[in-house]
Amino acid sequence: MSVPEVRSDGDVAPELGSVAPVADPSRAARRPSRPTIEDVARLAGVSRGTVSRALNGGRNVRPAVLESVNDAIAALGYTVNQAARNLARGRTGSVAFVISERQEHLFEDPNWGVFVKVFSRELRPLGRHLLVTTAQDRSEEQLLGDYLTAGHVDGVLLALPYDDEPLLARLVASQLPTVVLGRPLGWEAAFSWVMIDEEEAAFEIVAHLVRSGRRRTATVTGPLDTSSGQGRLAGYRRALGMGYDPVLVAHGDWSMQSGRLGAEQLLERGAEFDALFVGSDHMAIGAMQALREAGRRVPADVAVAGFDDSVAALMADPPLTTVRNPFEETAVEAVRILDDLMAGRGSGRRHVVLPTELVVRAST
Amino acid sequence: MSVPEVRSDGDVAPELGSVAPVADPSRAARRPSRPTIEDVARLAGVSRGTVSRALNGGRNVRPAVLESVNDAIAALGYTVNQAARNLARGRTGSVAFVISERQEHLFEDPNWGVFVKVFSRELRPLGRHLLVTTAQDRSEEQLLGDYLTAGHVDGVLLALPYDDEPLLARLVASQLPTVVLGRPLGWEAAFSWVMIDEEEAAFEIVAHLVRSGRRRTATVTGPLDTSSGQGRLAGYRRALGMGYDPVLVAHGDWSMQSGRLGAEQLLERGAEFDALFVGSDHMAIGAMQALREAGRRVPADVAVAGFDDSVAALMADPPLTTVRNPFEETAVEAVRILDDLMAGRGSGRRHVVLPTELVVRAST
DNA sequence: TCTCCCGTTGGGACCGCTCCCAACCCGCAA
DNA sequence: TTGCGGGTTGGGAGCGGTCCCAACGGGAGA
Repeated sequence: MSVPEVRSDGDVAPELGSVAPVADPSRAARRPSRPTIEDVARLAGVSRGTVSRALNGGRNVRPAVLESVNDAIAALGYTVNQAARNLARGRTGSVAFVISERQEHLFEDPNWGVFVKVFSRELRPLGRHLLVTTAQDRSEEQLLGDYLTAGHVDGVLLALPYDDEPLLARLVASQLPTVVLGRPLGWEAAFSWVMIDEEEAAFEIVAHLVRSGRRRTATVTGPLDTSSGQGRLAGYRRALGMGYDPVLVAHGDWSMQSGRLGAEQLLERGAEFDALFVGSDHMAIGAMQALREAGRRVPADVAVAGFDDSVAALMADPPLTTVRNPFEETAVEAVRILDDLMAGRGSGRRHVVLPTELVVRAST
Repeated sequence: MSVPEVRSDGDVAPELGSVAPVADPSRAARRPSRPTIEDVARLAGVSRGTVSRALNGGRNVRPAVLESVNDAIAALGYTVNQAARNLARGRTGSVAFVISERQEHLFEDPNWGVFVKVFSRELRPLGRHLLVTTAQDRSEEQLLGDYLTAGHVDGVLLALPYDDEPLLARLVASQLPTVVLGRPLGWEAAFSWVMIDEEEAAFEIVAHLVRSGRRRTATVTGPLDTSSGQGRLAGYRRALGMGYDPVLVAHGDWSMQSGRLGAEQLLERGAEFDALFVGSDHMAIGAMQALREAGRRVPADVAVAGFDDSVAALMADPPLTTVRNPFEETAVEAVRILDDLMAGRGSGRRHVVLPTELVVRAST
C-alpha cells in the first residue's frame, strides 16, 4: 500500500557519542514494573482491601487511614492497572464510537472529529477508553455487530444511523447500553438518543429567508432515510406553508458534490427561486459552485443558507448563513447518558433535544 | 454546559404494550457471561494451555487438535477477553494518539480525522485500542505526560509536535514506544517517525508555478517551529534560488484566518507577486479571500497553490492546485512501526519518508 | 533393545484488582 | 458488666488469560 521512498533503520541513538548506549537485556523490553496495590498497602500499613476501598470512593475507611493511603499512593506514584480492574469488575473498560456510514466522503466532515475529541475527553475521567469503529458497508457492519455484541465493549455511541440499520436490531437484542447521536428513525422508543430539533431549526432558517424578502425558496435536502434529512425538509415545508412546491425540491447525500448536483437539477428543470436552503454546509458550498457557474450571484440573485455551522461555512464565499449544530454539547450529553446506562442508574431510555441557533452571514 | 430543552426519562419501552417488560433483577445489569477459555477446553477435550496455544499462532499443537479447538471456539462463539489477556501479558492493550496542539482550530482540519480512522482500523487486528488524547496547553500537556508515562498505554502515536515539546523529552526518558507523525525537529535521532519530504514537495509545486510563467511567487508559510512549516519554506526558497526575496514571505499558523492575514500583509507591504504558494489548503482559502477582497483575480492576476490536498482544496473557488499529502499511508506505516517497536522487533529507530504528488487544478 | 531428544500436552502459579465474608473494635443501652 | 450493632479492617476467592515446567510418547541413533 505505501511505498517508502527512503527507509533507514538507524542504530540505537548513535548521537549519544561517547556515552555507552544502554544494552537492553530483555528482548521485548518490558517497562520497569509499576507499583501495585499491594505495595501501597504495605507502605500505608493496611491491607489490600482497604486500599481498594480508598481508591473507590473511600467509603467505610477512617479519614486518618484514607490519608495515609493517599500519601502512600502519592509517594509511590501508583496508578491503578485498568486491565486488572476491568477483569475483576467484569467489564471491558471501553466504549465504541460507531460510525455506520456507507459513504467514505462523510469522513471529510470535520464534525465527527469533534465527537471523537469530546468523547475521549469525557470518557477518560470515567476510566474508559474510546474505541473508534467504522463500517463502510453491510458486510463490515455484520462484523462490527459481531464484535460489539461479543462483549468487547461496555457501551456504544452510535452516529448517524440510517433507518434500515440492521445494526440497531442487534444492539437492541444484545441489551448493550447504547446512545444514538441523532434520532433513530423507527427505533425512537428502543434507544436513548441526543438530538436537535431539526425541523424547528430548518423552519427558523427558512423563515429568516422569507422574512428577508425572498419570494421563492428552493431546497436541496439531505438523504431522506436519515432523521436529519427528513426533519430539515419538514421544517422547510412548514415554513413555506401553502407556498410549498415539489419542483423546488432536490435531494443530496450530504456530500459537497451532491449539493452541486442538486442545484444543477433545480436549474435544469427550470425552477425559479431567489433563495436556496441546503441541508448542510458542505452541500451548500457545492450548490453555490453550481449557481455561480450558471451565472447566478449569491446573495444578489439567490440567497443561500446551509446547516451545521461547520468550518466550511466560513470558507464559503460569501460566508454562509447557517444553523449552529451543538456538536460538542451533544457529545457531552451522550457520554453522560451512556455512563448512567452502563452503571445501571436511572430507568429506561433517555431522550434529549438540544437547542440550536440561527447564524446570519453574508450569503443571505 | 449543555441545557437540554426537553428531557423525558421515559419508562422502559412502554411501546411494548401488553408484553410485560422484563424486570431486571441485577442492579448493574451484567451481561450474560461469555464463554471462557475453560469452556472451550472442556468442549474440545483438551487443556486450557492447549487452547491458549491454539489461540496464539497454534505453534506446537497437532493439526487435528488445533482443528477441534477451532471447532469448539466456533461452536461457543468464544472471543478472547482482552482484559484478562492484557493482565496476564502485562500490557495495557491500548495505544494513545496524542494530538499536542495548542490551537483549537487545528481540530477543524479533517486530516487528523483520517488518522483516527486509519489508526483504529489498523490497530484492531493487533488487539489494541486507540485512545485519543489531546493537550491544549502546557498544563494539560503535563497531565498528559503523567498519564502516558504512568503505564496506561503500550505505545504512542504523536501528531504534529512543536520543536519545543517538553513532552518529547519525557517520552524519550520513559522509553515508551513512540512514533511521530512528521519530523520531530531537534529530536530526529531519538524517535521513529513517518513523514513526507516537505521540502521536495514544496520545491515541486513552486517550480510548477515558475514553469507556468509566473515571475514573482510569494508565500504564506506555516508556523516555523514545525518541521512542516520549515520544510515547505525551504522548498519554496530553493525553487526560487536567486529570486528569493524576504518581502514576499509572510507567516501563518495553519488556520484559514491566518492565511487571510498573511495575504493581507503581503498586499499591505506593497509586495508585487503574480503567484502565491500557501503552506496549507486551509490557509490558501483564507488567502484567496483576502486577494479577492483586494480585487485580485485567481488565477488571472495571482496563481494560488496550497498544500495537503484536503477536502478544502475542492471547496475553494477555483479549486486549488496543491500537493497530495499521503495521510492514510502515513498512518498505516506509523502503526506498523509502532507494532514492531512494542513487540521489541527490529532494532533502533525507524525513519520513513513517503512520496507526495503534485495535483494541478484551476487555481494556477 | 535402550537411550536421547524433541514435539505435545496438562496444569500450577501467577498478573493486579474487586468483592465479600468473617473478625474486630468500640460505644451505647440494658 | 454484658450484649448488641454498626463502622472498619483483613484476607481468601475469584476474574480469564499467559507462561513455564514437568510429564508423556514415540522415532532416531547407538
